[in-house]
Amino acid sequence: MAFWKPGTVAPGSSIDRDTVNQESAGGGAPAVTGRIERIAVSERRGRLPIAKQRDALLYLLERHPVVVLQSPTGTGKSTQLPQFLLEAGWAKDGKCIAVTQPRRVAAISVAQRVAEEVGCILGEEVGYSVRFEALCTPETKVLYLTDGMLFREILLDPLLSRYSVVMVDEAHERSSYTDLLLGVLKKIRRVRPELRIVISSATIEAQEFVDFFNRTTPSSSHPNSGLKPGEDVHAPPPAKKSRWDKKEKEEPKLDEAVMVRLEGKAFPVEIAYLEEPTSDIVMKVVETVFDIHLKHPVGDILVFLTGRDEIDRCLQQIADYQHRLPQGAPLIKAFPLHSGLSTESQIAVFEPPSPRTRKVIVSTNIAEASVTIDGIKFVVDSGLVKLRSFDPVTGMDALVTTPCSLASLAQRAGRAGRTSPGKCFRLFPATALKALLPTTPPEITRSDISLLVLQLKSLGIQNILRFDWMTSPSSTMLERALEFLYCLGALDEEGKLTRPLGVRMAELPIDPMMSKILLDSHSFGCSDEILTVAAMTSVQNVFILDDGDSIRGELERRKFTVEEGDHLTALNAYNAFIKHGRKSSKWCHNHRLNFKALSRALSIRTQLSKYLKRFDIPIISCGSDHAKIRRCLTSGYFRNAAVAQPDGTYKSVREGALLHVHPSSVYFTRTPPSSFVIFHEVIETTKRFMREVTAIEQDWLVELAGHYYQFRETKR
DNA sequence: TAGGGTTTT
Repeated sequence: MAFWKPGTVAPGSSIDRDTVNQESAGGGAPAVTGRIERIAVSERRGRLPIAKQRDALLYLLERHPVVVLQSPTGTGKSTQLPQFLLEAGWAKDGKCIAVTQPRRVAAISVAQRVAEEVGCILGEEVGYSVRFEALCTPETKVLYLTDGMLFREILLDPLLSRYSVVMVDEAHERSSYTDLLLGVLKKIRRVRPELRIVISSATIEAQEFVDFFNRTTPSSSHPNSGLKPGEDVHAPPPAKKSRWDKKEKEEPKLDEAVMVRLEGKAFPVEIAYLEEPTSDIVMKVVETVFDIHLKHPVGDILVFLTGRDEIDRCLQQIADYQHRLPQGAPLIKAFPLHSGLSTESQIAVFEPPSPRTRKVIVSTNIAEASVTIDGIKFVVDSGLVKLRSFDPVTGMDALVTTPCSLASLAQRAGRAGRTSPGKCFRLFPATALKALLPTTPPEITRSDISLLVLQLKSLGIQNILRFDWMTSPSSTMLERALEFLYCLGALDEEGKLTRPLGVRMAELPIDPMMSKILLDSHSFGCSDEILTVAAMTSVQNVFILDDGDSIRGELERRKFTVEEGDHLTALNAYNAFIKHGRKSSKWCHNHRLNFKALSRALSIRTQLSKYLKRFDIPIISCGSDHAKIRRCLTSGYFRNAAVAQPDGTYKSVREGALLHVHPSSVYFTRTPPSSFVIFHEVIETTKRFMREVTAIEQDWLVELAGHYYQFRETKR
């Protein structure tokens, strides 16, 4: 989520949840700072909590291969520790210190900040590397990168031999790539004992990382092992014993990984709870917001709700309620914040309010970690979040409103204490806490892991079931991924990568179904078009839905509509963008298209076309013969096939599951030209919705995917 | 018939 262009800092936001001062973090490539600024930098660095522990940290890293930093926000760990390491000589002899971040924006802006403190030009001694954007040289000594980017580098250099230290920052977020990285780093350690690993994690989760590096045998899920016995009021479900647990006893080498606690700089946040649960969360939010507004004179309010619909209703009710305020009372200016907004609407959140006006930001989970807004004094927390989960049996995703974990609640409350003492109003009774999980289940246990499995295979890790996962995906999840990759032709009967298909699929940064389609697309005579379709299906929110004018948006979208379905409609929109709007965000705005998303699709398409060239796959256009594209899509999306029912609903071909067309599909308002369709994915919210739907012929399914349905039959 | 939490290669 980029709210600002790289090279600038968003107004009122901060980079690292650490100390950032606006003047010095501001735009452009930093020049070499003068002597006076250098002194100021060194004083500011010296005041950070981590400065006191500099020598202790360096000593521990000499002695221990793995150091876990348990650190609340505001310690300066992301900016300072890499500098300590640099000063202590860990980047001598051409070696480099890598620091991973789960998000692009963080990798870029922290690198900027550190380059400035070090007094170098960004991209030289200190640099960054994220997809489509890198500013570094082979001589770079401190490199900030996304965790996905470092994982990709392992595919090229399996021992990460150019790095002396790898610091995994924000590890508690447990992104899938962070988890993969941890497993592989532990493996690399055995071959490269001199490699140093630093894991930085928020408070609750830190012990889990120590345990992970100190255990000698892989073990299955320990989702909640971060609690000390005395704190364990929320008993976790018993960890499942995996088959290898029974064979071998754990023998922890206790000095492998050590933990260091760092003091934060956060201000205290007082927490308040409701006495009774509420049945109308939006109304309770509005009441609480106005209660704060009338009782407390200053300070902005951050509200956490679950989704766009709730946020819009909340804003509407705040506007209604505002009319009832006593005359002369200060006003409220409320802003929505979620990922579907246009860039302009997102930036509005950072602007200071007019005098005598209080800012209220009504946000999804995006404000929990991805976006930091300064000046928040009050947090109003619904205690709920929408979490995605993947069902390996049906192959479908669900997006379900769930109570937050305790870690999540703590993180949200902390948003009120960044600049002064704050207060957090949790809109549920305190008694509900004991039913909550300590931490959110890692992403890797809730997602389709086919691509990750493919990439691990490509690293030469043959036995995926015995990989040392920090938290193992369920065996159903693993088995399904293996079975599906076999059906796609990426794995052979022994589970080895096929050549060249499987090897190439592991390299491509797109969904395995789509990568199979792309790699075969020349034989269908439409690789040019499939490149675009693949790029378009890997970006979200191409059609803008915000600003309340949904009818206009709908009318604009219909201008691109193609009868054959959503994939070809996306192709159409992309081609129009290239023709008219590539350099004009105005053209996009007029047609309710997301300029940023389409520009990203362009970058992805360019990247994918480079892969095709390297694989010697010719880029051929099918012209106006769109049936070729639909046939080609069928060859990879065969698992996702459905057939229309007389009542307008669909049944999946594979299991006969009831499916609905998502309202964003062109087939929501018109009937497809044939009764069979393929779709990109199913998301279950209020119903099971098919997204990105394209009409196909039944014969194609038999011709191009007969093997899959036969395979499924014989297994039963 | 009426809807999408967030992130990444």
